[in-house]
Amino acid sequence: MPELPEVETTRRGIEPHLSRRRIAALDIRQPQLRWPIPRDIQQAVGQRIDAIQRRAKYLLLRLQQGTILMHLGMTGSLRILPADRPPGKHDHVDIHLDNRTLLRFNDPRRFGAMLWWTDAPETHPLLRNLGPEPLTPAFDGNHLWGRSRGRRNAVKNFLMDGHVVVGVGNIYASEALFLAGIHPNRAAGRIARQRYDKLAGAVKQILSDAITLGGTTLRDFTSADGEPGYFAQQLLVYGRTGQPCVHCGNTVRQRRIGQRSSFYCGRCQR
DNA sequence: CCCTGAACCTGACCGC
DNA sequence: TGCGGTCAGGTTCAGG
Repeated sequence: MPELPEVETTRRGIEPHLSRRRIAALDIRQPQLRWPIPRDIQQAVGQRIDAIQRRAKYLLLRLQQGTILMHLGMTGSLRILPADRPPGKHDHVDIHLDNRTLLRFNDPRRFGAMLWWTDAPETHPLLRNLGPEPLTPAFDGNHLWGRSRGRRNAVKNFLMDGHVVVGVGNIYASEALFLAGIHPNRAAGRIARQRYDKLAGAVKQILSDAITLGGTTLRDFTSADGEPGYFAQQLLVYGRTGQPCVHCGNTVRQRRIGQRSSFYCGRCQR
């Protein structure tokens, strides 16, 4: 479900409900996620939530002492609900707040994660070696160009590598490459500096536009209050196999690159 | 260091 | 109706 815009939409949705509240209880019905939820996460109970942050596709609940680190995987979602709402299928965790509400974590495929970390969040092994945030000045064409020298990997895989830049998933990678006119299968190391300027700009534009529209709802994504995202209507190539390219009318193609479906126009993208 | 493919898990859908 | 195969928004890990 979630790429960066969906995670950011979720963060913005839950923030006003969590900020400055205390955690009253943690109800863990299914601890077997991507990694088991650690027992010592119970240290969170009784603590006040000072901030809700995002790093890459991770959500960070910053408590007085310690951080709950969450990832939504492919199918995870978070909802704010009344405390007495009975849990349904795949509702694995409830974080009860001190005002008779709860934050509910649902994840059918259980690729998501909920972890506990007491040191500075940026020192966590999962966060330590991540690339820059795409919507900051640290990410630009020069960064992509420099990191790509000598790499024979397809540029789409390169762009989705979290050590290069975070937050660009399968949908937005296809979309950004289309906007930049770059073929997804082109070797990353064989793309000129100028074209990387364009690609970095396309990534920034596509992600910020998607955030503005509340993310992309393909099947089941909803924000924390249950609203779908409206960016799906803006998708130019993703999921449009066989339909005409919006620029040139050529047929949109689909092929597997690095285990993932990729969508592109063979005429506009070189 | 770079790259590839397997693995984790459930559910929807399609053809027979 | 059932069964097998394919696909799905992510990311780590092992191995070459």
